Amino acid sequence: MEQHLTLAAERHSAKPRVSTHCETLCQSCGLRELCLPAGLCSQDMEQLNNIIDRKPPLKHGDYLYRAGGSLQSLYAVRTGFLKSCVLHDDGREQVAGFHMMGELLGMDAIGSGKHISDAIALEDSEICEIPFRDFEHLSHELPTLQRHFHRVMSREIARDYGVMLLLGSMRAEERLAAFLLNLSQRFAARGYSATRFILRMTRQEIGSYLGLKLETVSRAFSHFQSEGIVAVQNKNIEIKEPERLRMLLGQCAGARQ
Amino acid sequence: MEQHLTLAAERHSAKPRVSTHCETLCQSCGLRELCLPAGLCSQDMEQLNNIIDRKPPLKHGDYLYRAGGSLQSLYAVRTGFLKSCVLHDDGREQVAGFHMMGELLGMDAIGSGKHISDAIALEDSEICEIPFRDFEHLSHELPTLQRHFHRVMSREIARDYGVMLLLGSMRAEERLAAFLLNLSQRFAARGYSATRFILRMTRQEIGSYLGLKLETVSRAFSHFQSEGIVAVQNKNIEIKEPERLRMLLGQCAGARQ
DNA sequence: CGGGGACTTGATACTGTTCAATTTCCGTGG
DNA sequence: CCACGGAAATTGAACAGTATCAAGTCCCCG
Repeated sequence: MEQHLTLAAERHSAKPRVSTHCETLCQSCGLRELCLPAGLCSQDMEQLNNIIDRKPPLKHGDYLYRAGGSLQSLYAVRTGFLKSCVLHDDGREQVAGFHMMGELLGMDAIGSGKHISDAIALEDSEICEIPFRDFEHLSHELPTLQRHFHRVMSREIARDYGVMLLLGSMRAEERLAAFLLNLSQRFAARGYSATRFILRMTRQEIGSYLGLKLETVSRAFSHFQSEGIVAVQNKNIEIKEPERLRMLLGQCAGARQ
Repeated sequence: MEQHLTLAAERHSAKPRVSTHCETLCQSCGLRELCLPAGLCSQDMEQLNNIIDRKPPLKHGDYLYRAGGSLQSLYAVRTGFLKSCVLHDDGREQVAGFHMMGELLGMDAIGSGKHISDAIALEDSEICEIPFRDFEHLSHELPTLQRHFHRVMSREIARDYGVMLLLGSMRAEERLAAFLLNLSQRFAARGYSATRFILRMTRQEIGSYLGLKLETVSRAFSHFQSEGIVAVQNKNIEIKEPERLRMLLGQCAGARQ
């Protein structure tokens, strides 16, 4: 396997790379149908593969990019987990999203040429770096890639609208329910359990994302647990009654607007 | 002028249109440097102009599109003012954005093929409709347009991050200050006064956008007025001390996170 | 001129924050 | 391997900021 990968890299790459860290081709990547290559034929996928740079893994706490840094590349998460944060002048930070395998980061910078958010690894993470200029050229040659890229950006906009709905009109426990269900879906889409998973982020980071204080998040977890809806043991989550989580969203006895 | 426009339309349009409503070419549109045509040479702009459909104006309250409706076109605001809203199952609505001249709507639908938000006119508005399939083909032929389109989508993502910051970590008066400053900038960028403008939306809609109740918005306005920061007379706003509004954002005595 | 929606303002209630004290977890070094 | 120390998480009590409810005014449209 490793041999095959090395051969392929040497065959196709303009600048043959030394494969010090685990290297995977788009063609053989388990995430290809979730990630950028979705829908590409094998030749096109090979072309995309050739512009991608697979960097040594990020360690927990490492920055993938920083707010203010200029746009060099887009980044696809191959393994691991990251957060992106927007910073306020006065130091307050807002987590704008959590990112898992198959998701694309860095699109915030295309507009101005500079990132407006930090991207930070929440655990050791492997990243596929996609130099933006190369990507622009390639996507111009591959309409399928182009179209898919538009869909990915649009989905990010749609996701953001969902977060606004959450932040603007849900109460604390609804927010946490929505958050857990969202994670659950995304894990399921990647072939992991929809009901048991590990939170890679702290209560503080969850709180920042949900517009709540960490204590409030903790209390909401405790309440869900006491109701038997989820089993929480620190970062280990088991959703015991997904239906009741969904109900918390749907009905919302105390609707606010 | 009108004569020139009609001639141009007949020369270039595959299906010559009857010009019942005010028609403007991208080439002669005052918004061309803010809107999609930004950066295009005149021939390219003409090509873009030719795929654009200028519909009869929307009336106050009309829907431009509805959540669930399938993606047909993107829409550029030529005159007027619109809001987009995300709806919750239980009827709660969250205003996700306000849109003024030169801004592009409908990008939420590219990902799934269906709109996830409603777009509703807050006053009579003229819209340039850009059939999405035609636009995809044209942008493939015009790399400048392509690149600009990416920038526009990215800016929408960046804007959304800003809204998350607002909803997730600002208190009521900060939110209103941020909102007023944002409107002020956008009016200024369009050649209008940065300090005097008319709010096209109700207190309720402002509140929904800011994650507040209309009463809270009203109280915040009253407070700003009593401080002499802004003069409010119903929908008429005059920002008297922009610096103090900016300070409300920057320092934030009662910083929350 | 009349009517209804939009807005303002006040009093009260409640959700979530703040502050503080423990407890638990986890990585580090002995 | 275990003990230690610091960060993360839980829990409680008091407080603050908004929401809610309610009354009344203003403004605009017909």
